[in-house]
Amino acid sequence: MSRKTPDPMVPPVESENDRTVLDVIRTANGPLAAYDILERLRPSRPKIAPPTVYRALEHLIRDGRVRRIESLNAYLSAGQDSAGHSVVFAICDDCGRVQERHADAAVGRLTKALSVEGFKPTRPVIEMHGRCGDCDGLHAAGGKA
Amino acid sequence: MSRKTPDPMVPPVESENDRTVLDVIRTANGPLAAYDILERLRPSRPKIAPPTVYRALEHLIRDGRVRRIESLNAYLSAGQDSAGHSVVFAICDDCGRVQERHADAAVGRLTKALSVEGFKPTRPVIEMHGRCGDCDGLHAAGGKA
DNA sequence: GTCATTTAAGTTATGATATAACGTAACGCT
DNA sequence: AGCGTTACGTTATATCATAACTTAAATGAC
Repeated sequence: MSRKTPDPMVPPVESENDRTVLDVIRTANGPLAAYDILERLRPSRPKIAPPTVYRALEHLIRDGRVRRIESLNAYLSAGQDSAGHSVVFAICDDCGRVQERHADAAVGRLTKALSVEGFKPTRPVIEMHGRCGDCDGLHAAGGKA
Repeated sequence: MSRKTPDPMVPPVESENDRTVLDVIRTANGPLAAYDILERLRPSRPKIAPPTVYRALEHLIRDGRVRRIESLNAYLSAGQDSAGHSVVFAICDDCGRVQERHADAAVGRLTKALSVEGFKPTRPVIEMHGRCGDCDGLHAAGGKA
């Protein structure tokens, strides 16, 4: 009853749901927890439930449009040139900002090193916590030296 | 009343609690979730509660005796020669076994690469999912090629 | 000794993250 | 139409983690 009639000439490659969730993630300034996404969708969709969000995240991650940050249990829009690359996240534990960088070389070496023992790598998780330049500049005197 | 009288010549560097939790983790064949640890302690300590386990884990991780695997939300006894090193976990998604390996070189390079942007790395999270040699040997025909 | 301070542990409750299970709707196929 | 597939809504619950308060032990000052 609430299902939208699709345009027969333009089969959707992703659902309304997925697009809405992706919009929320892209609009955010940083990583969002799944329930943050849920909250931001509630105004327009009061009855939305967790599985709806988690399913969208599953699709978006599978398609490389969103990344999950394991050590934050949070989700971030994939970078512009992120597709097909392994990445490392530089996570500022002070302000919460996250930078995504390519890490193909690092992952390549790890993959090679682990492969000699018969292990077959499939999914790297490469994250670095620390302090971003801004925060380190502001707080270095008090917090560190 | 239930407090143990300490031997004055042997001041405990870690609490009874911490030792018990560490024993459980060492006895396990693989990574344990916090509530797995809780369950294994219940027979001997029916009233134990989550914060007790989490506090022990905090101490044990701080002291380098236990490692947390972020992408599994689970805890593993630190390897023999693990102290002071960065490590990578090779996680078999088929059988659940985890191998710890040194990753100082990889972390060194990542640290250097991220540092040039002003970021100050403090805590690497390096994990690799995949399939261990045993599982890959057993299932390669059916599951992969 | 005893009082004050600090640190750790017990205890209760709840917060935060994630998924199982079941039902229904849409769609493509024959 | 009947079937298989996929997605989504809905309810409920599983799983992971910590806040807040209480109790108790250890230490140091006097």
